[in-house]
Amino acid sequence: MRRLALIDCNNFYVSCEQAFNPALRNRPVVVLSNNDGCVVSRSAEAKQAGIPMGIPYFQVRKQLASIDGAVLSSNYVLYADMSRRAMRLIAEQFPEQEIYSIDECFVDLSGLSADQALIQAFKLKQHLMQCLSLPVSVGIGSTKTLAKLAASLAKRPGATGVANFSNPMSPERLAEMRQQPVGEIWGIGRRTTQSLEAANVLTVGDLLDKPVSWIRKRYSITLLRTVEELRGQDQLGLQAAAAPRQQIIASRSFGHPVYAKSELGEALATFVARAAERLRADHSLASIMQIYYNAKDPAADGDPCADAIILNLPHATDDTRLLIRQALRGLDEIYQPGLKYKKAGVVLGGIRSADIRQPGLTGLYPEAIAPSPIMKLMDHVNQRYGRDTVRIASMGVDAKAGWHMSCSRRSRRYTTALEELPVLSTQGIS
DNA sequence: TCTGGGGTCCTAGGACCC
DNA sequence: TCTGGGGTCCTAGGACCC
Repeated sequence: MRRLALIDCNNFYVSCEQAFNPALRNRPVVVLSNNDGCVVSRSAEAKQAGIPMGIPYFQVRKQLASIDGAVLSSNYVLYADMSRRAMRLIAEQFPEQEIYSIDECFVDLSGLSADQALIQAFKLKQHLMQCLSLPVSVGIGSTKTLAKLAASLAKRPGATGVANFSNPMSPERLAEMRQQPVGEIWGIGRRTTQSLEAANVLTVGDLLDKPVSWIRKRYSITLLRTVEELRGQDQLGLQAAAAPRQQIIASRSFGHPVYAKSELGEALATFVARAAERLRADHSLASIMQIYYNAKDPAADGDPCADAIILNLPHATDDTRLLIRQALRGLDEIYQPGLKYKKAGVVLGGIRSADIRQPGLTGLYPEAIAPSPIMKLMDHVNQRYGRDTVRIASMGVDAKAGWHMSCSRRSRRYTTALEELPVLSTQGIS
C-alpha cells in the first residue's frame, strides 16, 4: 500500500528567526518580502492578531507596533541554509524524498503501517525540534494531494501537528476529510474555488460526488487529476530527483527609482549574473534570454508602463560575460530616457543540458564548444569567499547604488558567515 | 456550385503553487 | 510614499507543413 507524508515547516521564515533569537518567541513576529514590501511569514501570535498573509507592510505597520510585534526583513541566506539542514535530517530517516519547496518535502512511507507511520511522524517532529528548533507539521496520505490536505489539518491551532488521511481510514476520519472546504485542496486556488462555490460545490465531499464528466466539461484536466488524487489514485508520483529548471528568472524591484541607463544596466548585469550562476549549478545552457522592466512615465501622469525584449542568443551558453553583453544590447533597444524605472528582470529560457554543446552552423563561435574555465573559477572563488568576490565590471561596484534592495531589518547570517556567528556568553546569546 | 484532414510548433495568457 | 520573487502546467489560437 502506498503511503506518503508531507513534512511542512510551520511559519518557516519566522521559525528560522526564532531559532536564533529567543526574544522573538511567543510574540507576534512577521517577516517581510524583498524591499520590505509585503508580509510573507507570520508567527501564530501575528496570525491570531489578524495580520493577513501577503498584505503590504505599510498597511499593518501601526497595528503591529500597537501589539509589540517584531518586524524583520527577509534573510534568505539563513532560510536556505536552515532548509538544507532540515531536508538532510529528514532524508536520513526517509531517503525517498521529494523536496517540494524551501519549507516542504514529501517522503515515501510505503513500508509502514498506518500506526507505524504516525509514530515515525511524531518522532521526526521531535527530532527536527531538537536539532534545529524548527516546528513542523506532518500530513500522511495515500497520495500527495491527500497528504497535503492532512497537513493543513495537522497545523491548525490546537491540533497535534500530525494528521493521517491514508487507508485504512475510520468512518469518522473519512467524514472529516469530506468536510474540508474545497479551497483547502492543493491545486484549487481562488478562481476555481469561486467557480466551484457558485456551482454549490463547497466541500471535498461535494467535489468527490460530482461525476467525472461534469468536472471534465467545466474544468481542465488539472482539476480532474486533483479529484483522482483525492480518491486515493496516484496521479502525481514522487519526484525524488529534481529535474533541471526549464526557466530561470532573476528580477528585483529597486530600492529607489532608477532613471539612468547606466544604473539600469548595472542592475540588469547583476540579475544576469545571478541567473547564470543558477544555470551553471543546474549544469544547463540557455539559448533564449528575455529582459524586461516596469516603470512609471512622469510624462503621462505617472502611468505604469513596461517593455520587454526577447533575445535569441547566437548559441546556447552558460557564460555570464556573453549573457551580459547580450542583455545590455537588448537594453539599448528598450531603454527610454525619462522613465522612472521601478523593477527590471531577466528570464533565461530554451534551457538544455550542458552535456551537449554546439557552436551553431556558422562556426563563428568556437568558444561555444567547451565550458569556460574562467566561469568555473569564478564560481569556485565566489562560493569559497562570498558572493561577487569576483564579478563582471558591468555589474558595478557600489553596493549602495539606488537599485539595490532595502532591507533594514535583516537579522544576521548566523549559520553562513563567520563574522555573524551567534556569540554565547553568560548573558545569553547575542 | 463545390472549399480536407491531420499534424507540429510556438506564443500569450491564465491559474496555481510557495 | 510605500504593494515580492521564482517557478510549473494547461489551453487556445495562429502559422505552417504535407
